Amino acid sequence: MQIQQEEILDLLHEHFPELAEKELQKDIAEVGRLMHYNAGQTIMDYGSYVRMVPLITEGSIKVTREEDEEGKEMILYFLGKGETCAMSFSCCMMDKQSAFRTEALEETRFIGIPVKYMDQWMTKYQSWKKFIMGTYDNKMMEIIKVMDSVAFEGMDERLTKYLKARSEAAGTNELECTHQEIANDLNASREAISRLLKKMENKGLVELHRNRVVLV
DNA sequence: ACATTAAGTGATT
DNA sequence: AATCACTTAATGT
Repeated sequence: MQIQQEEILDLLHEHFPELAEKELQKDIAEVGRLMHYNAGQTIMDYGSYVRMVPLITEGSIKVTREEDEEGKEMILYFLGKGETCAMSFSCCMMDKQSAFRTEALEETRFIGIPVKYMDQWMTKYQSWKKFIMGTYDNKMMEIIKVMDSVAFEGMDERLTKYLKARSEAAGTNELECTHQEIANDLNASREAISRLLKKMENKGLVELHRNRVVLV
């Protein structure tokens, strides 16, 4: 137990320097649980109850919202280390079933904070409140950007933004994913994505391999 | 070597 | 831009 608390403190210092209050750090170390997911694993699914808020320390996560009819999803945003899931707050604060699905894109680790502490920490710790509010603001803007690009932009721009956002979250230019997966995320056909990627490759913007796209 | 799955291509609507 | 029908290429067994 003691060892795990030390580890959490180290992770906090490394990835969440803005959570500077000593007391807060102590609390997190005390109640936080180290979680681990493999690539492709679903962390939270539609309809499940959120019991933890994640502080991501390694890897990246994709957050999608269910869309009408069969299988159509809409990407909301990606999350990487040093971030947390804004949607998980509203879900857990309202004690609502999740309307979102989160999936680990690669091997992912985070510190899980049980939801019951959210409330008290908001009033008790200034840095926690700032952190949560800042996250809200960020992700809200990102969602609006996604909506704009769906409404006003062509597939090519959307693809470019998708790749950029995803690589930013992952902290690497090498994305492990198939054209089919990208197509699903953008609600496009696999062929369309393949062709656009090919064009980008010819322009020297990306490198294509099986199950891998490298941004240049 | 063979089967499976990912990716590329052209034609059609 | 979607869908179809097919080819080509990479990868696992």
